[in-house]
Amino acid sequence: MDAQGPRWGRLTQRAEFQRAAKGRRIGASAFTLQANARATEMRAQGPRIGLTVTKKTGNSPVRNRIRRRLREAMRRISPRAARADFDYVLMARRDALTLAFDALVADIAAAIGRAHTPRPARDGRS
RNA sequence: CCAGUCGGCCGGGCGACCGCUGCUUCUCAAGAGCAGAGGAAAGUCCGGGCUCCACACGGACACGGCGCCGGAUAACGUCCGGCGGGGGCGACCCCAGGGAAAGCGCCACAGAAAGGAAACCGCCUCUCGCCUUCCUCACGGAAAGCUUGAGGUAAGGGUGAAAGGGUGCGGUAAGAGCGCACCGCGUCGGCGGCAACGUCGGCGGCAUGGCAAGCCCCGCCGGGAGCAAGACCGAAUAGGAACGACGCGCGGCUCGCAAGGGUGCGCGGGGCCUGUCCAUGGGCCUGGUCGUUCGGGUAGGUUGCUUGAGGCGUCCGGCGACGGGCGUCCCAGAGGAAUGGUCGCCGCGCCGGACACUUGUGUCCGGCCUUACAGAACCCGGCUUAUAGGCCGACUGGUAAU
RNA sequence: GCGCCCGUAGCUCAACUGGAUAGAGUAUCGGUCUUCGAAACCGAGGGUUGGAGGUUCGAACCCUUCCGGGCGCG
Repeated sequence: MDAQGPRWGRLTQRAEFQRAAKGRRIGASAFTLQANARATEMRAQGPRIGLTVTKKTGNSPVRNRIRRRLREAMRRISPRAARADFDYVLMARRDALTLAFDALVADIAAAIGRAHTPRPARDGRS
């Protein structure tokens, strides 16, 4: 595949997750996507992604499996589809364990596309 | 074949493509090769290794844990083999199982009495009095009942979880270990056993109720913290130390006739640490301002980090836990945390349908799950808990056939 | 990685440190009162004491283990 292409950066710090949570929020059956632009000095370092799987979702094997499915799905989506100055956070729901993998990839790609509209879709082009 | 007991094991397999982490090869890059979750990785309930800190040796106290005996082990609260008690027809299973004649405490309600015995209803003897019947002419006497007082008794009734050995016979006014037999208990001795204990005999003659997962006593064990331990490298900012200058709570030394100066040399005092004490102690720190220099630590990085009380095979010793010899292998090392994603075939299971046939099983088709419990975080030994389904071995009780 | 605490009616709390029917308030239901409701009064139901096992004659209480929740330190 496009192994030479740009790669997703990763969010690791708690503050980065909290900043992303202040941005747009798109829900889907398997997850909730949060996206927000970074601070100016960190601009244009490529898009970054963070995963959140809470303990409410399930026990450790369940959480691991969800995290791995989401990470593999993100690998299928080119970072070129995202904005280089944005951070994205995927908060998993329990459906992320059972949803068909192709549908999961499509949902995430669609959610990333919707996250770039500046305001919640009041103008008709959802 | 049915029912059951015990022990051990597996807990999906093969393949394709695309990925992740580590190691090796390689001058680098790229590429290639190899490896990559568990029996519980879990809970964190115990025991260790390892690391740092503390401690002169030690003793006592306090606190915590453990508790039949012997063994295994680095150690254990684990395991093995016994003993004792309890359960089961049996294979077998369960037991925190030291001490209650060191002391304190508790034993509600009920009951007379709940712990150095006592005596409610009773039973028995004697006795004051009353009354009835009988004998007698009468005095008086006999028997039965009620009753006063004194005494004996614990068999029976009744309460309770538990009533100061149990059962039986004798004995007695009635009774009682009062006597005897057996059982139980205690004690002494013999024998067997390393021991727990067992067994036999003698003696005692009931003394020693239960609770120590109540306090406690006895014996044994335990210094504290934990890989975010610890080691190395090491920004910014703040703080620290050394040196120099200015300088001082007291004392000392020294210069000076004196005023005063020099010297941080000593001490008091204060603070902190070692659980407390014996205990005196021991260790460390201790004034301010300015200047110069230095090193420690924080963020971050590297390391600790996987070769270990290691796995497998085999032989020997041991009833066994286990130990020893030899051979062979290297078998996850992440770091907000890799071990994955999508498929194909097979296997297992579940659900539905059809057919065959004796309940039930077999065959075929379709669908679901591609499986239960569950994810390494320094490493081992255990314990406990969770676990769909399946396999193997030994044994017990039935049933049938031979 | 350590350490500590708590679980009792739907909810908030008791139960004298082992003693018998686990008790209050509130909520729920029924009745009285009222034209109706509220308040008040009367009555009723509601508990595997988080689960399991053990010690004891007897356990909410003691012990072991599991489950759930909360807190503190690094």
